[in-house]
Amino acid sequence: VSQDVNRAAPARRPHAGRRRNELARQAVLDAALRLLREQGYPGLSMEALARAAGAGKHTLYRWWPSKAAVVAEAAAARAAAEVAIPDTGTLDGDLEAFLTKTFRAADHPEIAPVLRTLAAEAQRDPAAAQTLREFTAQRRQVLRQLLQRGDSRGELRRDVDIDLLVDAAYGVFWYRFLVGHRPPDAAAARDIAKLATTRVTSQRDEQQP
Amino acid sequence: VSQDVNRAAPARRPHAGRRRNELARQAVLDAALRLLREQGYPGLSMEALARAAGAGKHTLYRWWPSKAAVVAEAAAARAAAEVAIPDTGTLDGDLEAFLTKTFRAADHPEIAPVLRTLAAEAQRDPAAAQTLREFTAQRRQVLRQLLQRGDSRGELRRDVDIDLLVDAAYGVFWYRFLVGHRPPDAAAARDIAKLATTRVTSQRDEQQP
Amino acid sequence: VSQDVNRAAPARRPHAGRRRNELARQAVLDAALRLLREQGYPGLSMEALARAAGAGKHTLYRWWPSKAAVVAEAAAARAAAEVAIPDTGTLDGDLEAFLTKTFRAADHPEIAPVLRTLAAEAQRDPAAAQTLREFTAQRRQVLRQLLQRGDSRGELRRDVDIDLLVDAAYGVFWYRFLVGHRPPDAAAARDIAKLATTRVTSQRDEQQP
Amino acid sequence: VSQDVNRAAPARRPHAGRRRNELARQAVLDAALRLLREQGYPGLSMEALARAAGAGKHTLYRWWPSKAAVVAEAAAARAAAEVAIPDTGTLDGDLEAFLTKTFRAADHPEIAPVLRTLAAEAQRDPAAAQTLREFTAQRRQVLRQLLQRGDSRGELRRDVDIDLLVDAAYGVFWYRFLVGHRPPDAAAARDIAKLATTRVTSQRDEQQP
DNA sequence: AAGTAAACGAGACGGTACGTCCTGTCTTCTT
DNA sequence: AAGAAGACAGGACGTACCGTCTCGTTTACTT
Repeated sequence: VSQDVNRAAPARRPHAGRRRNELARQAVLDAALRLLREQGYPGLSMEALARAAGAGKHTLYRWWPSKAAVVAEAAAARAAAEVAIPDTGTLDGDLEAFLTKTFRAADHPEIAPVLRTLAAEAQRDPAAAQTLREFTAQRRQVLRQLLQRGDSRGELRRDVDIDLLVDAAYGVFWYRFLVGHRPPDAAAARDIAKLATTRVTSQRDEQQP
Repeated sequence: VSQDVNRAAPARRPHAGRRRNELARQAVLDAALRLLREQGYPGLSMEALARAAGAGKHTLYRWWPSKAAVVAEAAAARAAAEVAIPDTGTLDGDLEAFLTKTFRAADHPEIAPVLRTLAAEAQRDPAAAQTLREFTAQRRQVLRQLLQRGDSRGELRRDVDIDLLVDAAYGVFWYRFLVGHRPPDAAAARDIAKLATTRVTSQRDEQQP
Repeated sequence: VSQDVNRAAPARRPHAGRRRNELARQAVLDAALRLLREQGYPGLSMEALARAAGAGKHTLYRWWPSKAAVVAEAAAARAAAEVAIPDTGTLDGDLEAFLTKTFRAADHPEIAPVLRTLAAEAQRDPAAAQTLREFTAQRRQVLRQLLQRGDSRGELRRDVDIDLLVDAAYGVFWYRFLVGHRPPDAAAARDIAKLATTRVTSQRDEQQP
Repeated sequence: VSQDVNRAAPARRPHAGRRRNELARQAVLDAALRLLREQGYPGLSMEALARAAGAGKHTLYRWWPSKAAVVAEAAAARAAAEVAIPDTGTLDGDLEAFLTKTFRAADHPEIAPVLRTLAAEAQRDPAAAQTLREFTAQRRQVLRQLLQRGDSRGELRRDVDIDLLVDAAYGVFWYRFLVGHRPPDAAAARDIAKLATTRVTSQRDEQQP
C-alpha cells in the first residue's frame, strides 16, 4: 500500500560496481528526510528507509552505524550553511538577526523533525549523542565568534562569560523547541539579544531608581 | 437482559468490579525507575516492565497509555517536591540556591535517566509531549514566583521579561543536560543568577572602566 | 479453625444463601448457542460468553469447568430427544429412517457448530472428551436397540457384530461431517441401511455368478 | 511504475535475495512433531514452536499460514508413504492387511497427536480444513484402488458403492480414534473387511439356518 | 425483623499467545 | 566489490483470552 508509494524507482539508478555509489547515498539521505517530513519519527525505520530509498539494508548498515547517523548526515548539509554570520554594525543587531534566522531555519518542515529526531536519539544512542555534540558545537562556535566580535567592540555585558551566553541563547531555543510550551520566535531573539548586550537605554533604566 | 437495566441507571452503581490495586501501581512505577537506572532507556520496554514489576501487560496498558506515561508518573512524585523555594534574602542568592539545587537534583542517578527519557519520548509521542509540558510548566511556575518576589523588591533586571529569564535558566539546564557538552553545574547556576539580577557591585564594575 | 468446625458439620444446614439463578443458566446456554451460530468457534470465548450472557465470568466458572462443558450442556437438551426410534416394519426401513433423521438433525445450523466444537474440543480437553463419549454413547445405544430388534427378526447380516455396524453408521456420519468431502445425506443413509441388512435381492445377485 | 514492469516480466530476475533455508524448515517441522508428542496440543503454540525450533516467529508466518499448516506438512511426509498397498491375492486379505497397517500406523505416538490436532483444527480453521480434506482424499484414493482391484475380480459386495465402503472403513477408524470409546484395532479391520466382501464361507453361513 | 451466606454483575489481576513489525546479520544473485 | 533483494533469529509491540481474585449488591433461608 504505502510501500508502493514510498518505493522509489531503483531500476533507473544503476549500481556502479566497485566504488561507493553516490546516487545510492543520496537516495538514502533524501528518503530519510522525506520519511521524517511525511510520517515523522515512527515512520523512520531502517526497513522503511531501505524500502523508500530502493536500497538494500546491507548498504545502509555498511555506510551508517545507526539510524541516527543517517539523520545526522542528512541534516548536516542542509542545516550547516543555512545561517551565515550577519553584520549589522552593532552586536545587538547582529545577535537579533542571527538568532531570528536560526529560529526561522529550525522551523522549516524539512529541518524541525530532523533536529527533533537527533535530539531524541542522542538520549539513547552514544553515536547520535556524539553527532549532536558535534553539530551543536559548530553552531555554538559561530555564535561565539559573533559575540567575541561584539565584545572586542565593548558591546557585551561584562559580568557573564561568553560560553554561558551562547548556552543561554541556544538553550532558550532548544528548550522551547523540544518542550513546545512557547515557540522560539523573533520576540525571543530580540529579548535574548537585549539580555546579552550592554544597551545604553537599559543601563539608564537601571540607574534611575 | 439485566445488563440493559444496569446500563440504563449507571449512576446508582459508582463502581462494580474489583478496584485498582495500589500495590500493582507502585510495583510498576518502582520497576520503571529501577530499569531506567540499571539498564537505561533501551532496557525499558513494556514487556520488560511487566516482567520486572510482576505485572500483566494488560495492567500496564489499562492504566497508562504509553511507556512515557509510566515514566512521567514515576518521575512526577519524585522530582516535584525535590526542590523547595529558598529564601536567602536576596534574589541573587535565592536564584543561585534554587538553580544549584535543581541542577544537583537532576544529576541524581534516579532522576537523570527519567528526565532524559521523558524529553526523548516527547519528541515522538504526543502524550509524552503533553506530560513533559505539564511537568516543565510546574517547574517554571516555581521559578517565576521566585523571580517575581525579587522583582517586587527591585532586584530584577528590568529590560527582560520574566518568562524569558525562566526559559533562559531552564534552557541552559536542559541544553547542557541533553547535549552534554558541558554539565549544568554550580558555576552555571551562579552565572545565570548574575545574568538575571541588577547587582550593585557588577553595575559599578560596568561603569568604572 | 472455626472454619474447620463449620465444615465438619455442614449437614445441619442444608442450604443457606441464595440458590442458583436459573435465568442466568439459561442466558449462558442461549448465548453459547447464539455465539456459535453467529460467529463460529473462534467467537466463543469465556470472555465473550460472559459478555453476551450478561453474566460474570465467575458465574461461568462456578457452574461449568470448561468452555466445552457449556457447549456440551447446551447441546444436550437440544440434540438428545431430537431423533426418536422409528418403526416402519422392516429393519431396512427403520435404519434408513433413523439415519436420515439423524443426518438431517445434525445439519441444522443450531446443531452443526455445536457438534463440531464438541468434537474438536474433545481432542484437547479430557472433560470435553468425556462429554463427547457420553453423548455419542447415548446415540449408539439407540441405534443398537434398533439393530437388535431387527436382528431378533432375522433381518441383520450375520457376519458382522452389531457394535461394528453401529460404529460404521455413525462413523460414516462423523467422518463426512468433520472432513467435509461429502455430505452425510439421505443417499448415504440408504446405502448404510443396505450394508447392514440381509436383503433377498442382493443375496440372489451374489449367488448368480 | 517500474514495479509493474518488473511484475510483467518476472522471468528476467529468477530470484534476488537469499533462498529459503531448508534446515530452518526441517527444524520447525521436527519441533512441531516433538512438541505434539511430548506436550500434546496445548503445548503447540506458534510462540513455543519458534522457541523450540530456534526460529523467528516471522519465519514461521512467512512459510506457513497457520499452526495447522505446520502440523499438516509435518504429518504429510511421515504418514503418507507409511501404508503401502498390500497384495495377498484376495480382496478380503488385502483389505484386512491394509486396514490393520493403517490402524497401527495411526496408533504411533508420533502420528496420533498429529491426526488429532489436524482434525480438531480443521473444525475452526478453513486452511486446516482444506489440508485435512486433501490428506484424507489421498488416503481414500489408495483404499479405493484396492477395492476396485477386488471388484474387477468379483470379490466385492455388489449392493453398495465403493465410495461408501471407503467412507465406512475410514469412518469407523476416525470415529473410534476421535471419540475413543473403542480402539480401531485389528479386530475392527477384520470385521470391516468382512463387511465389504462377498465371502463364500459367510454366504454359506447365511443360507444354512 | 435481623442476621447470614451464597450467588450474582462487574472487572482488575498475573499470565500467555497472538500476528505484525523492526533490528542487525547473513546469503544469493546481478551489475 | 558494491548493491538490491530478501531470508533469518530475536524480540517488542498492543490486543485478546485465560482462570483467579476481590468488590459491593441482591436474594433467600435461618433464627
